[in-house]
Amino acid sequence: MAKGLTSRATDYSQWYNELVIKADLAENSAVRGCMVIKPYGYSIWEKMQAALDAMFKRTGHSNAYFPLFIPKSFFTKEASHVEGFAKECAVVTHYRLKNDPNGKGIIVDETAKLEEELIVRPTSETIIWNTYKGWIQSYRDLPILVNQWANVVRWEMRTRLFLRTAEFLWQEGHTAHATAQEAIDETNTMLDVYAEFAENFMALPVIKGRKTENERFAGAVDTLCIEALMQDGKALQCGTSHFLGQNFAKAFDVKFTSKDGNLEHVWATSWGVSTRLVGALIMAHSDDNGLVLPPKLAPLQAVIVPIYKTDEEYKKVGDAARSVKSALEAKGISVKFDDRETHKPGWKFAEYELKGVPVRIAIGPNDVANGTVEIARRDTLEKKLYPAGQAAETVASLLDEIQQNLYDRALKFRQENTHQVDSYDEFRKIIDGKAGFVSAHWDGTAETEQKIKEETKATIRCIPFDGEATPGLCIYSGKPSKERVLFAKAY
RNA sequence: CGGGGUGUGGCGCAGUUGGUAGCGCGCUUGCUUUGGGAGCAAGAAGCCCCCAGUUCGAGUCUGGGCACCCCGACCA
Repeated sequence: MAKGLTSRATDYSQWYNELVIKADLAENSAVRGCMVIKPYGYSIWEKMQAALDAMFKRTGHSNAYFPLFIPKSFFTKEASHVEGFAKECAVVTHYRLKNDPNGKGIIVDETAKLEEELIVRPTSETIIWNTYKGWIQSYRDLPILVNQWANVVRWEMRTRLFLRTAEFLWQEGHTAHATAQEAIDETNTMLDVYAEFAENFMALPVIKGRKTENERFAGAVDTLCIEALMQDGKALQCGTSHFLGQNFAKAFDVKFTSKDGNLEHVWATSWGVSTRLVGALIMAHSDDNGLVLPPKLAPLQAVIVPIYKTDEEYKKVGDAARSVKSALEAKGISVKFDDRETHKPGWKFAEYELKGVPVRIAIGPNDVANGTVEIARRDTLEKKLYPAGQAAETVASLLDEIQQNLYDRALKFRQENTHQVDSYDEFRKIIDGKAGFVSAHWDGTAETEQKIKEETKATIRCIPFDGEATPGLCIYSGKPSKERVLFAKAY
């Protein structure tokens, strides 16, 4: 176990909190609820951004940028949207400071009060639809397929690094379409993009599904999501894609003239993922030794640690290390030769394990003599000797293997922790125990969902797309149900 | 916003009946080390969260603030 890291079994939540700090991903800032994302953590986010951004572009989207501030009045235009966000908005009321006449530092200049307060965006639907009104007149102006990489602020009661911070980074796609079907297709396409990203890059199996009315995004007609299971048996929503219908077009009066000359409201979608994904990545794969990162998102895929006593040994070991390094780089592997003399090999081993570097290569005098290198993989902690000449191919295939293994491991875990139940007793037994996903029949009412939440803390994560559509009886009310839904305790 | 907890070198903590602050890690320097978080030696580093009060004297007692953390409610 890594030095001073609480084990997952002892206290999962504490393990997570400590790991984020110890692995140097982020730290709490001087501002309540807001984190500083440190370089190592930010480079994971950059990897995520790069992969997602390429996928957005491939599906026809372009990036743009809208203001951080939104006039307060914009929020009143879509009723359920206001209701959803009103309680967690930061509000700007003044635009100037002045010296305190009593000499006690600096105070807000009351004469510089804004005519209309500005809301720090909790999400950008309103400012964007206000803008789109000017962009759209004809069906020829559609579709608009825009994404924005931005920060948003939601004044959360309680925060946790990456999982829930008052300010967070995300991307939000906002599209406008001529027909409902086209918008619905877009909603589905982007959900698929998210699922593909989670599975291929994060090595995180996800369940695609639809939110119930209770859990739906404020202002959406339909909310689709991907849900993943963390190692403690709790679910984490990893991305959402909303079909907004004509709600925002109506609220902001965005109409277009169709091919046949009719004036119609535009159809909309919005979709987003946030820095919360970094939290998901940590919780899904990491262990009591520290982070375990999937090779496709690891800032550093391999590290070479030299071992030597004398200068003469260092020269030979260093030459061998540099030649392995260039062989790896030739294969497009990101690799660092850590020749710092300020830390010993054992220290480096532990450090890179804590930071989740997928592959570690150790080269010492024995290796130089035998023409070998020692290659260790982070996911299984297995170490083996390989001929130095094969280092590059070995690492390349090992990275693929690790990526796959992490996915397989997470999938196996999810399968073992997904239970189908037909009674409320069984349901409670699982939810109160190791938790996980529970597939059960539900009568489709918000009241039942609410009651179950109050009694067990479990919520309906989604109505899965690939669930069995066989009818049954609601585990709570005994009323008829047309399909099973997925329950879990959630983050 | 309710309940609980904590504020002491950079970090983690100890500090007894009130007497002027200590331990571990880290840091600096030197020597020995280097295949799983090295050893020894010598150093540097403190507004004991803030403000009042009690007292000859407060890290310690009293009152009032503030901040952060954890558990709920709220939420991506």
